[in-house]
Amino acid sequence: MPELPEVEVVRRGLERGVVGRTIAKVSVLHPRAVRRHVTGAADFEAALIGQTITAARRRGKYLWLALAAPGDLDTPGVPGELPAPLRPAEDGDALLGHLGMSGQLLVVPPSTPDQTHLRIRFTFTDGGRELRFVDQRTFGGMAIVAGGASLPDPIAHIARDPLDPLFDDDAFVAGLGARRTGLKRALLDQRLVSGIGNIYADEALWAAGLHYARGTDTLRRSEARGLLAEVRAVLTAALEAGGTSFDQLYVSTEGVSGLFERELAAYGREGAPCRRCASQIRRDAFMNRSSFTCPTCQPRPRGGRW
DNA sequence: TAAAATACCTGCAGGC
DNA sequence: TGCCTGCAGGTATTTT
Repeated sequence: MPELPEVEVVRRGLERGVVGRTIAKVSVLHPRAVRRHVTGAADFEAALIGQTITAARRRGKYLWLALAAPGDLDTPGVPGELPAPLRPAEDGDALLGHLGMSGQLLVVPPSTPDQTHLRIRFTFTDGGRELRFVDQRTFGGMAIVAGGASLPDPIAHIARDPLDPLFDDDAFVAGLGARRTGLKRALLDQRLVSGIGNIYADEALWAAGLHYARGTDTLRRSEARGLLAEVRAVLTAALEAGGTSFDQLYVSTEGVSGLFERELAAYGREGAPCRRCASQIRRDAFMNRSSFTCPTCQPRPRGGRW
């Protein structure tokens, strides 16, 4: 399940693999993959031809490739060479993508056999490696939107993530305290803090010794700051490990799995001993998904509302 | 207005 | 072997 560390690994792969290249052809093989592109698959395919990718950016779990149309680069490149510097003359369009639960963005040689769930294929004018969007469960998708150099309009509501240098710790603590909900619901709300999904929410709450149903309005400021520190720690460690490939649905642009699954302390460890106190990790159904906690380290709040 | 519930979607595991 | 059910869960939409 791609969360912040996995998406950042993919972004870095795109930076290496497709930035500076010009799109020659796009093939949409499953219309659902471009359902958020309001003018349809045919327009999606046509609009990208000739566009040069100038940057690979990320906000939370969203990725986008900044685009420059022919003539938009302030220093047009020599044919056959990369345009340099890659600086569009104005804020151009963006190819916005979300991996959903099972999406993969692969940069592979054209001779690579089609993946079973290949949804979109991008080929480039240099004839080199293709970009492929592969997605088993089709929760992910791509669209062409405005705002490539800044922040695409459709994701203006997504908050910064805790690894963003401009993330505002004080605003997060204040925002958490102002809510009337449970801790995990708040951590999963991308308008408050982005990049956290089910796995890293459970890991951070375990590390902080807090139960997912604890009311956000009962948290002391020091506890909120401690939780934020644990969120940062787990995201950083996961990023260094190349992400978590819990069910093999997440891989990098080179098709490599992450290694953080080995380091998980709570998520997916039902019945296993807690790494702190040896109590058995328990699994609860919560928000139509699973939550994993240590019953000793993370006691359920009395009279918990969430 | 905020919070909670629901829909979307496919592959897989397990039970019968 | 084949069918059915439950589960995985991020986001947008709908309901409360």
